[in-house]
Amino acid sequence: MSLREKKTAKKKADILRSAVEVIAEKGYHATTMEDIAAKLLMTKGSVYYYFKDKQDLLYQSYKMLLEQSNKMITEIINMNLPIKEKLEKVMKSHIVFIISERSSYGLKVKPEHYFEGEQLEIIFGLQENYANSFDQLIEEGIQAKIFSEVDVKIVRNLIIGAMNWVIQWYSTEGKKSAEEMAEIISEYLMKILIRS
Amino acid sequence: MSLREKKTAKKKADILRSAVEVIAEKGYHATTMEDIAAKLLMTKGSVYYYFKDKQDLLYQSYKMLLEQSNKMITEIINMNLPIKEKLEKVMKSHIVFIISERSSYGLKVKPEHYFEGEQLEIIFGLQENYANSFDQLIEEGIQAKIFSEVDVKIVRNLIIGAMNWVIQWYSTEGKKSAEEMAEIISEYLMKILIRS
Amino acid sequence: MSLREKKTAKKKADILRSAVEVIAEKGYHATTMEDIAAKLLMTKGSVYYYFKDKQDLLYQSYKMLLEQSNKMITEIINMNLPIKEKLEKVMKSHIVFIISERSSYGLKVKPEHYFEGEQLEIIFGLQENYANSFDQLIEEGIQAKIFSEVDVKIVRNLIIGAMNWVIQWYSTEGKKSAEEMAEIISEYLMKILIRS
Amino acid sequence: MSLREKKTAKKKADILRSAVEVIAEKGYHATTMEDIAAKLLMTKGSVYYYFKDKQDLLYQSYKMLLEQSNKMITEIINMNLPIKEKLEKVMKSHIVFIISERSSYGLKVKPEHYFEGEQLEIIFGLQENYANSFDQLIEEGIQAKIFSEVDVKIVRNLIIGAMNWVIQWYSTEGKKSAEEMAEIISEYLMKILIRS
DNA sequence: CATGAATGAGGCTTCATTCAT
DNA sequence: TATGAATGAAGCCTCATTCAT
Repeated sequence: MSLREKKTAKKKADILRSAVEVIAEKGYHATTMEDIAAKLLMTKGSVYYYFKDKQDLLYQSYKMLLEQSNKMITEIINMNLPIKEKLEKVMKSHIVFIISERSSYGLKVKPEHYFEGEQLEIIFGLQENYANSFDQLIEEGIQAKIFSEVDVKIVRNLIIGAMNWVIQWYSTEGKKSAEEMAEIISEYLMKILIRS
Repeated sequence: MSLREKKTAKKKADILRSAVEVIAEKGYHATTMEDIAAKLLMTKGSVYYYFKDKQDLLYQSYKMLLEQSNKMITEIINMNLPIKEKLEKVMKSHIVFIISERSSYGLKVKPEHYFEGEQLEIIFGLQENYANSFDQLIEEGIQAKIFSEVDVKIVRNLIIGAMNWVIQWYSTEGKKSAEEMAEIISEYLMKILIRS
Repeated sequence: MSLREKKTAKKKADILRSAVEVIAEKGYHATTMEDIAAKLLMTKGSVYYYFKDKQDLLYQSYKMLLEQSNKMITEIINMNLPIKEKLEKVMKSHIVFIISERSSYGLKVKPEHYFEGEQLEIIFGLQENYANSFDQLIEEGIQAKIFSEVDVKIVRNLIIGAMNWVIQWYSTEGKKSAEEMAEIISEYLMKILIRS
Repeated sequence: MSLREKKTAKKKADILRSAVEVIAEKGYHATTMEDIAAKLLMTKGSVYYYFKDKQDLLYQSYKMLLEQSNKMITEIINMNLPIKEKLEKVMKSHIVFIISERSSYGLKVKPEHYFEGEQLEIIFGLQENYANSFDQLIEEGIQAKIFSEVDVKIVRNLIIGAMNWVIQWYSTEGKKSAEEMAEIISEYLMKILIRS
């Protein structure tokens, strides 16, 4: 990658990060290209040099978020840890990620409304991959007789829902840090799974 | 209330219900007045006969949802039932309500972004009331030594989050009815609270 | 005229008066049918029983004002008074009329923009009649060697302009009554005409 | 000021001038953004690039007119001329200005209906400044025993009213040029003041 | 590359007008 | 007669997008 390419890539990443933040805060439709550009002291026009259109920006932001989540969960799955600790680690990472990025917006949205064709397939694929990884961990725990025999998909959805909701109520001004909160939450959620 | 007044009230309620559905489906900003009106075979203009503006429509829809939720939870609280059953009943009602209204959108939104002044206070008040009622049930269970000694607010938020998320994944075309699903979910979520 | 017809006529007159007031205050386009009706505790719908449309209301109001002005000036012309006193009387009446009706709006407007065809001709006719009457008085004064030999049309326009403008600055809360103010103004304006 | 800034300033001025003309012709409410833009072969959208909204356009047009008037009257006041000639010059300039700009609409309007807050204060300030300058000239003439001892404010209002009214009746297609007409009018109006 | 400017489609809102009751 | 409701045209305004410089 040449210097120029690197610069371009960096700029693209900057814009994506800015977009993620603003869209997460205000929602896709309420966010204007102006908003995204202004945050980077750019003009609207410049953003169009790097991204085809607003929809493209949304797609790439969302994709980036999902890829990061998938990367994270894959790494943890491949660690050499007891299943319970693995799942806890995933939950904690998920929560900290949501809080730090102040988003998960991608996850709150019905992708069918925003994407179509190939884009939609890719997004679905990434979401499915994450869900499957999650399910895999739950199933592993069940087989190890550490988790009780729950309906995997339902429980996965409950846990993800509870976690994604955190952004609605967690305040960075409160007493607990994101890590502490993630610790507490994952412990509570684990109760749904642990055999009693 | 005269016949005419009743008709007007009904129409208003119809519009609110339509608005709730569409906004829940597409989000506030992506929803047009046209969408809301078309669903009722009305014209945009007519909607303005009943509601001041789009914002007013959002406010009244949201308020209606919250009031219904509060009514529901209050009724259950006043029933003569064991605490565990009360909380389960609340959860089941919450889930069935969300699925049937195809919304909870109100609940997924940061009210500060959409309301201000007196409206915001009223909305906050209603939300707080619901949260407090929920907390009250949890605390009662803790005192009765039936629930374990959790952080009430955090657990409440987790449970509500998990439930509100249902709309993201539950499909009315699946095998389970809303009631069955609510039954299963409340059982799982109860595990967070029950002493082991 | 039957009782019913009388009632109708009265109602029409009421509406016209209301319309005159509101339109004078806010201007034709800024005035809504609602405004006019509300002032009489009526509904918009009712107004349409008496007047074809908004334009008709404007036309008839304007016509009424002009007819009243013409009636007034004709009456004064036919009085047995010295010419100077006649013209003063006309000016005072004009001013008091404007202040009391809080209008003259008709007069501030270019009729070509609001009327066409027969309506426009009638309005022009009434305006012309008023102007001619005014001119007639001025000419009479000139012939009597009491007024100096001015360009009649120009002076008439200046005087009418100065008078119509009164509504812009006269405050009913000030010290002087409409009549006192009319007295003072007509004295000043007379100076344009009086031989020195 | 860079070239680009100059261009922008020019465009803004163009739009203001266009707005002044159309609003003077049809009135604020009857004027559409389309009208204003079309006159300059622009699209509505472009106008919004330069002005926040229609109200802003009105405010800035009106302000510009008043500022020009104030500049004019101040310059004349500072000239070294007999008081009578000064006042005549002011009147003639006022009239020519009104005719050439085809407006004075600003001056025919009650600012309270269109502006509020700071805008209203600024407009009132500019109007007051003009009125005060006018009064100052009249008072100077009175003290010099050249004008008779009139009520300054009333006479000022009469003169301004008579002048602003000119736009209602002066036709550019008539025999007299704007300058000639201004000459004649100022002579007539001066009679209100001159001692006899 | 970046930006100021321009555009046009689309959404919100108002309001004159109509009409069934 | 009177009115509550409904309608649709028209006007304001925003904003994604394009383009010349």
